[in-house]
Amino acid sequence: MSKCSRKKYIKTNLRQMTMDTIESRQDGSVTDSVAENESAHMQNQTGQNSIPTLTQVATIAETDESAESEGVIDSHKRREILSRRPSYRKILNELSSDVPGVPKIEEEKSEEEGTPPNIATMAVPTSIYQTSTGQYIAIAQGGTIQISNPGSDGVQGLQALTMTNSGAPPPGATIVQYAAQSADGTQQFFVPGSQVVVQDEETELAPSHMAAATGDMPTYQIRAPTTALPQGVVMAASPGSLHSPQQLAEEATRKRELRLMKNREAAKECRRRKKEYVKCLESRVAVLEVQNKKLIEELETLKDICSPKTD
DNA sequence: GCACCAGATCGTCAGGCCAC
DNA sequence: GTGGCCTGACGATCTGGTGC
Repeated sequence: MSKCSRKKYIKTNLRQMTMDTIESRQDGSVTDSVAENESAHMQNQTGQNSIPTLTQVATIAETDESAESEGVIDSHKRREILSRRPSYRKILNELSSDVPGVPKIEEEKSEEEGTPPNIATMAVPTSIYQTSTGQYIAIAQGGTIQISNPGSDGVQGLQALTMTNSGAPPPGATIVQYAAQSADGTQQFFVPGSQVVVQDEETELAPSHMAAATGDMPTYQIRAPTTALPQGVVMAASPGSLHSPQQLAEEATRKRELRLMKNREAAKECRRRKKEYVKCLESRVAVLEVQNKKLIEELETLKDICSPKTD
């Protein structure tokens, strides 16, 4: 292990120990009566989750120290112990369900959640384009596309469809899913980059350009406005149409990109939750310390009152 | 200004957990 | 059993502080 990585390894463990120490303080290291109630409660909460005890953490720390001297790390054992920690969201939410004042970590909400499907998203469109048929297209935040018919008074003329660029398509390709079925043939609308999206006939689909499998949907091509040649293909192909090794490789790459992207987001979210969790524990420690101090003072006062003065 | 360091942040991998 | 999610670990990179 390099100097830098070893340093970070130790640092990481120190942080882990700090966190676990805070938990352990809440678990049972405080000794006054109220704190004992607290600790009993916390043991109920955390004990069943098999969070490593202070002893375990100390053992880990000792292991780390010896490993530092010998260059041998029992990482598997350490990982085994630490990996039993449940998610921060779960821990904090379990805490908050029984302890008032402990904030909950919110479940992930989609951006569209809780907003009226048409009106709210229309209020702050990111981009507005006009189609060749005179319809207006608003690309709202979150990728929702809304189509407004000319002459319609706003909301009533809107159709919603979803733009799925998030699926890590091959470079250069843009995927558009148009959920609404158009009554007649070709529809066009403009997209950024001075291109035109043209509704394609099913038989014209070039399989080598397939980038996504999204079921039975109308397919579209992006074309430069001045030419009839496809510049890049926007499509929604039916599943199971990937055959050649190249397509399989592309599909595998796409899946990998998607997985990495999801994991990237998950890691971000996890770190955010961890911060929130640590913050919550720190504030809780502060509250308990104040509480403890007050109780000690109260105890001293009562002692003074009850004990006979020996003058 | 430059080099160095420490801390923070990020992306990725690996492995556990859990719902299905 | 499997796929998806969560999270620790690791390496890379960024950033701010400090000494020269």
